Amino acid sequence: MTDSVPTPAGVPGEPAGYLPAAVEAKWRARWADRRDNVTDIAGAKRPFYALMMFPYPSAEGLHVGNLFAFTGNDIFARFQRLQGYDVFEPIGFDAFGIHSENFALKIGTHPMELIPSNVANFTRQLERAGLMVDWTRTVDTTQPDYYKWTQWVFLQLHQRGLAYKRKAAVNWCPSCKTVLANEQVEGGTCERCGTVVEQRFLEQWFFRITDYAERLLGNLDTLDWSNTTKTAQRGWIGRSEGAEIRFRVLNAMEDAGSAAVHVTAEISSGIHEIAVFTTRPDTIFGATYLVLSPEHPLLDDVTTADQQDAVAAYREQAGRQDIISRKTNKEKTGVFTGAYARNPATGELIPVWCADYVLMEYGTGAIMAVPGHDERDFEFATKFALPIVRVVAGPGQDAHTPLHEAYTDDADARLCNSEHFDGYPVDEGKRQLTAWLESKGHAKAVVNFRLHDWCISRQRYWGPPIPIIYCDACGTVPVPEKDLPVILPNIADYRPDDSGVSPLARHEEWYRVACPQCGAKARRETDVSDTFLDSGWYFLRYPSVGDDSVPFDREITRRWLPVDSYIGGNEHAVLHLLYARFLTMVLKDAGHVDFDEPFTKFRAHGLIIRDGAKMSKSRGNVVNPDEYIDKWGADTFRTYLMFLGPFEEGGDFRDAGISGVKRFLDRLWASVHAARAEGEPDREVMQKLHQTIKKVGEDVPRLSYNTAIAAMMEYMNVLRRGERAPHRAEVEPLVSLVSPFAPHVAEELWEALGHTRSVFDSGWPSFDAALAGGETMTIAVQIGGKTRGSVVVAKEATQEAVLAAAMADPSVAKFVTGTPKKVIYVPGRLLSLVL
RNA sequence: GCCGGGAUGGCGAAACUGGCAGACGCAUCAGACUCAAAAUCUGACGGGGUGCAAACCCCGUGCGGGUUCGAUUCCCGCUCCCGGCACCA
Repeated sequence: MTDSVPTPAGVPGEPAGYLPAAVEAKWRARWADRRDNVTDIAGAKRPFYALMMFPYPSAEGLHVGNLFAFTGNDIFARFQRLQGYDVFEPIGFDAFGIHSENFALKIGTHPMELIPSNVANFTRQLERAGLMVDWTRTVDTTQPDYYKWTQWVFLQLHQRGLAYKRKAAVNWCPSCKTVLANEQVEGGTCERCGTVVEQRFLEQWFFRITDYAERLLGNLDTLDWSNTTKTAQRGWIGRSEGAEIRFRVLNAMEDAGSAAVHVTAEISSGIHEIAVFTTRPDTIFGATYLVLSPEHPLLDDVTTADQQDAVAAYREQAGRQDIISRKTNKEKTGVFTGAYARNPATGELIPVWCADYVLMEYGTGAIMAVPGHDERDFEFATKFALPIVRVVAGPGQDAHTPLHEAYTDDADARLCNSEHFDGYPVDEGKRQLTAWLESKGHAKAVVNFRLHDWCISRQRYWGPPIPIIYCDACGTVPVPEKDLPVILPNIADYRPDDSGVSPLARHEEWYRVACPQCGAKARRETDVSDTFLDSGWYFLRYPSVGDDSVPFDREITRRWLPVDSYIGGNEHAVLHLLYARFLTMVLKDAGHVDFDEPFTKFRAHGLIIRDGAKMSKSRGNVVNPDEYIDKWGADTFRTYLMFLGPFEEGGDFRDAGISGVKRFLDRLWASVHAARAEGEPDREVMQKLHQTIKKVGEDVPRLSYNTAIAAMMEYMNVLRRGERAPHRAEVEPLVSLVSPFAPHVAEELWEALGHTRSVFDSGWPSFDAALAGGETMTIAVQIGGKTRGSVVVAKEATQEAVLAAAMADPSVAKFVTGTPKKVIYVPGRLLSLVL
């Protein structure tokens, strides 16, 4: 890899030359000595909280993707400081989790040894990148002084009834003997060993995020976030309006008149009702069968004796499959339960089936199948020869138009085969039918969310123990706040085993504990919590780091939060950002903070790719930032990363482009050293300077860093045209403009210009709007829509004057054959003549 | 399948609300400086054509239509690439 890093041109060693390594070392030391980047948290007058998503400190070291994101945040943070804000730019480490644990297992180093050395390496790499980070307030989620408060957050939820335990399915790899997260299962097999993954049911802790679904959705409208992120969250929350309809499962009395149906003694012994959720109550007349999920609690109760074996076998087979492949497998399977239910609209008896295409986690775990108007139901009905009835007709169709596939287009469609509801448009039909069924006591209008409660249990070692104690007498007892933190013990055998419980469960000396309520022998919860809980509140901790008496200080939090600007990857668009919002809402309801939303503004950065592909070790296209910083300097590397493409879209990392950025900084260096103080600055150059100040000042807050850099380069070309010696007044403001991008060299040049204060405490240059605007304007001239020339006119020229000037231009006039039919004038831009 | 994002020179990319397409940078070519090279500076640089030349003309923003005096930008219909979700009733 080392050989592939291009080397800067030029001869280092010339006395006046720019030597990044020396400059950068000098300024890093100076910043540390002067405590330039330590924010006055208590005394700040204009606080500005510039947050970036904290990294997971991998053993491989800092990734360019991390650096790209951090640099983007740092530039905006430094820019805000130049605008006079007291900027707080903290960083920390999200070091718990299965990722670290698996890596530790692989190389045979205990995570408690591994993580501190990774953190040290990351810190070294981050420091040399020249970030304006306040190193006095970092956070490490694996340290007891941090996770003490993560456990406190858990207790807050527990107190409010928002944490509960229930059995739930997890992916289990029988070879790795571990629970896998959904993203670790690829096509039904374990991503690491390829073994087929199974489903296991384990007791797990959940947070009731679904209680907050409506609020999480509604608040989105008020947030200044990247639209892609808001859209992703809306989709994830997945609100849908519909109806819950109850179907009565046939009993003996009702069945008496229905000779075609064979009814067993078992089913006639009780009356069951199956509730289904549907967004299409208008299609109830087309509901020709019901489907229960294999996990549905009423499945056994409704199944007839002669179908018990078949249903049991089917359920077992469905359960054996892992969660992912069950969802991915498109081929429909199912089994008849033997039972029938009455369609409350038609009064007809319809069969009740069991199939795994119905998921227990959504709605009621049961559906009414309308094969005429749902693709999945159509496929199933076709396969099992169930009746298909048309109840919606589109334009040009009627009740008898045959259905060759499910008809799902609602627009301009009307109900049919639905008795007196025939003719209603779909929307109206939904309302009417829901009201009708409601009046008969069969249904109610409901809102459903696809968002599920948040499972926070991990049957692993490397995480904060969940602060719960089980006592035979008192039941589930939360660890009292005064006993926090529940320390994660340093154990040698942290490898997961076949039991499906956390390795901590093998350590009696740890889990045996006295009940905090009655003092009797009790045992600790051995699950640890999800890393998303660690990262769900870290932004609250940063400003209060150092105060170990509270998770976050009230006054400080009031002053610094919510976060003014948050930058991070869109891979966390849903989970992390949603969980952080949820926890903030809970903490607000608990009276700990006084805002609902933690991040006022969020921008997702793009992805850095290389040679058109995502960087990965297997492709061998990973960029090691250290090598580039060694060769080119941090300033060049930072600026180059920002120059390769739009920050919010990312870009293609190519070695070739970096020399252009270095050349720009070399020219800046040379310009400062060549600057003269005597004489007057050039008017044209000054005009370009003011235009550049304006442009950079507009581009940076929009995170349009690539165009800001291009504008500065453009100014450089004007400034040094023909090797002219620049005037000091032409150069000095440029140093300020460059400083957020290339902070070390800017400081060095600022000092060379005779300043003793940091460039970052010297303010942002202002521009003269009149000068930037200029006295003349160039108007493009079009004849019949084609550009035929341009004229330069005075700023205040009227349409007539512009037209006259255009006609006076021979290159324009030769196309004008008569009097133009129409003249379009866009002031300041263009004149268009239609002949 | 669904939801996002995208496609512009040899390459990375600009173009703010529909108004001179290709700013800026890389690569390439030519020139200056040099014994020479590097560095630096200057110029050319989407394709095709007319002209000795200064100049000028035509085509061109993934593909096919449309709206408009004017479309990279708006509308309709596609193709391909990237990211996310994935039987959510």
